[in-house]
Amino acid sequence: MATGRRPREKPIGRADYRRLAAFRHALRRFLAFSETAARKAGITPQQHQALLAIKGAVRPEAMTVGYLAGQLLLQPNSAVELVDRMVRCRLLVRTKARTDRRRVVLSLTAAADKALHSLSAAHIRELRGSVPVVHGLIELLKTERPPRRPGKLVPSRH
Amino acid sequence: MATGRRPREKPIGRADYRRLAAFRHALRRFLAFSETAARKAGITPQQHQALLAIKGAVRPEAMTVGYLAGQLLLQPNSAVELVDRMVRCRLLVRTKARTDRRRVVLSLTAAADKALHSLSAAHIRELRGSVPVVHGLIELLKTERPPRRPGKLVPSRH
DNA sequence: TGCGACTATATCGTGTCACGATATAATTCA
DNA sequence: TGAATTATATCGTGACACGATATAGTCGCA
Repeated sequence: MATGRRPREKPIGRADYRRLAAFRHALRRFLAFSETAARKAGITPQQHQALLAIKGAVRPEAMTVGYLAGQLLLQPNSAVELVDRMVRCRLLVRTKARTDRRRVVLSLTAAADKALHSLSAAHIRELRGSVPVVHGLIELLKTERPPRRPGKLVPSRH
Repeated sequence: MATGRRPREKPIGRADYRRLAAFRHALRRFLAFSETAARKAGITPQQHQALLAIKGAVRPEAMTVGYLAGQLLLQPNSAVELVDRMVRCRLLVRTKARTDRRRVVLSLTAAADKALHSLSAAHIRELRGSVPVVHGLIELLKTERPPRRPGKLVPSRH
């Protein structure tokens, strides 16, 4: 009978490294596609992420700077700066919340809405083309048992 | 009979935006996990990517700066700078190739190998925990037919 | 009602990193 | 051999997220 507990030592072979590397490469490809698409639409990738996070929120009409920071895994001050740039580019409108006037509610301009719509269509097409990659990832995951759960979040650079 | 050709107009509803946003959020979570793990191991995320790209290459012993740039979707000069930093941190060793002395062959130091091993184990665990997310992505992809293939690569910031 | 603790957003200076333009070294081939 | 090509390296620039900190608004409670 196997002792079972604490896999402690998990041998990682060439094939494992290869699969991990291939997965990361696929991720980079997708992110590069997304970045190129966003820039073609005249916005930065971060701005695209922000637009999507707002439009795709459960209550987009209640999106604040702080909540956006949480969605994008940014520090609040970084989200402020991102919103600054987006307001400057006429992508977002800031509105003071009525009930709590510390809060600023964000909403997309018509131009931003249009850009996001076209970007989203392109991304859905791209993702459909990535189905084989996703299956490859599942292959990677299938190589052993599935025992664990995720860890923490929000990295800090310094 | 439906005219079929050219879906041209593809309506994107709230649910689509929500799913796309959720997918991107999951991606950010994974990348944030990866970044935190790398920094805990004392290296930057880019350095981790580079180590994995080298170790996971089909012929790791033949990895050059230019090939690494291709794998990481970086410009060659950016790859040089990344390698500079990694050599400075004792993660990589540069070796002039014998046959073509323009080329520089890269190899991991023992310390880098150890760090990558532990990081890879952590990433495999994390990915196993992400199986539900992957299934969510597949749900997103299933909402319509799968007709297309990917586009171009390597974005330029300017 | 007034004050202190708390929260949301904003400001500022800093560091990292990828980039474009360009330079140098090594190879190939006419 | 010398011109064209390829691989790597150097340098100055710009974008962006960060930490530290400041300001505005809200809430609890005496």
